Amino acid sequence: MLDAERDVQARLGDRPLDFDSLLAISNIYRAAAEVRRRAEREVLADYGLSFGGFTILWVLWVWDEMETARLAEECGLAKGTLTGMLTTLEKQGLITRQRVPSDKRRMLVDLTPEGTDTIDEVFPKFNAFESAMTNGLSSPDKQELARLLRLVITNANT
Amino acid sequence: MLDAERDVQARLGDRPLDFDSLLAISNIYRAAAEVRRRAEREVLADYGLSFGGFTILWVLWVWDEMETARLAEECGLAKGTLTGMLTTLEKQGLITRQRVPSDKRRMLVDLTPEGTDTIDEVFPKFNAFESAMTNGLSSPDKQELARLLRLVITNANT
DNA sequence: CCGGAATAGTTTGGTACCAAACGATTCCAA
DNA sequence: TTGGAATCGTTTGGTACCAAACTATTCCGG
Repeated sequence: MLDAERDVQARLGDRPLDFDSLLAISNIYRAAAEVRRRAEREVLADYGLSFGGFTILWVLWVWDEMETARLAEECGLAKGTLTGMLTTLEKQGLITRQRVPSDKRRMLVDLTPEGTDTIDEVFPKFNAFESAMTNGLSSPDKQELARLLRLVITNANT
Repeated sequence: MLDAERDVQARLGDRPLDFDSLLAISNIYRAAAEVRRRAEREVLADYGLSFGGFTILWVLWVWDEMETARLAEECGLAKGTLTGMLTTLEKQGLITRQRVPSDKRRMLVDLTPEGTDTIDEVFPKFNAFESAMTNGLSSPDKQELARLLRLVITNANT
């Protein structure tokens, strides 16, 4: 990796280079993409779920029915994106949408029984997959990884 | 976060739950998405570049001309995806493609002078953005973050 | 009340991204 | 030397994803 650093620094002349930050950030992206691809192929494909679709089901499973706006926030998705994905999940019979009677702008999303069955079955497999992806990391390692990432997330949100 | 853990564990009954791995992996994904979105909005949009497009330019800048297959590997993209993105970058006048004369299956990709100028200008801004995203992390923190992520990447690739 | 501002979700237009199928080229073994 | 296997990039078909514009509803100040 130091080869690359030398090459990059050479291109930059005497402009500064923060290589530690570069490696930290680029590895976040790389890790996310690889993990996502593998999860979709090895765990989620059998259930016709995308990574995002799984996340939606999982959030609903943990927190019960939820309004679209909050669901988008919890899943880290733009609200327009969520609309499309909810339509997909609805077609699959995994979730329902219903207007809030007292405020017809709002929409309440909930799992159907089929949705609950699905996440019931998928989640343990997904969690085992997560364990496999963190093989070689001790429990404190994982906690430290999560902590450092939360700092990055905070920075990205301010 | 412990609320969620209790709720999830309740849903699982006495099935095992690896919450450390769950938090580590889910934060990778969340951090990647937030960082990507912000980079595209605040740094790359001015140059008409996507996150992936920037990565391609950067890899070519550091390693010079490269064949498509290796470029896809370096960028962590499927080769079909790369074809489309190279077409975009080619239209923007930032890269060129030429067949390898000795093996007409292969394609050599390189930066144009405009591409070089662009990445020359964008990279320092991007690196400053990376620094900002790792604000609050010490240098050893960043190195530790990169190390832990590399372990995850290795797991995802085996 | 009533009309403009705020808010919730959807639509629109566009790129990015993947896996799998496909052509073109090269390699190799009989 | 020749025909099948391997390899490279592209095409295809489909979802995910974003930002911005739009629609419907609610809220609020006069």
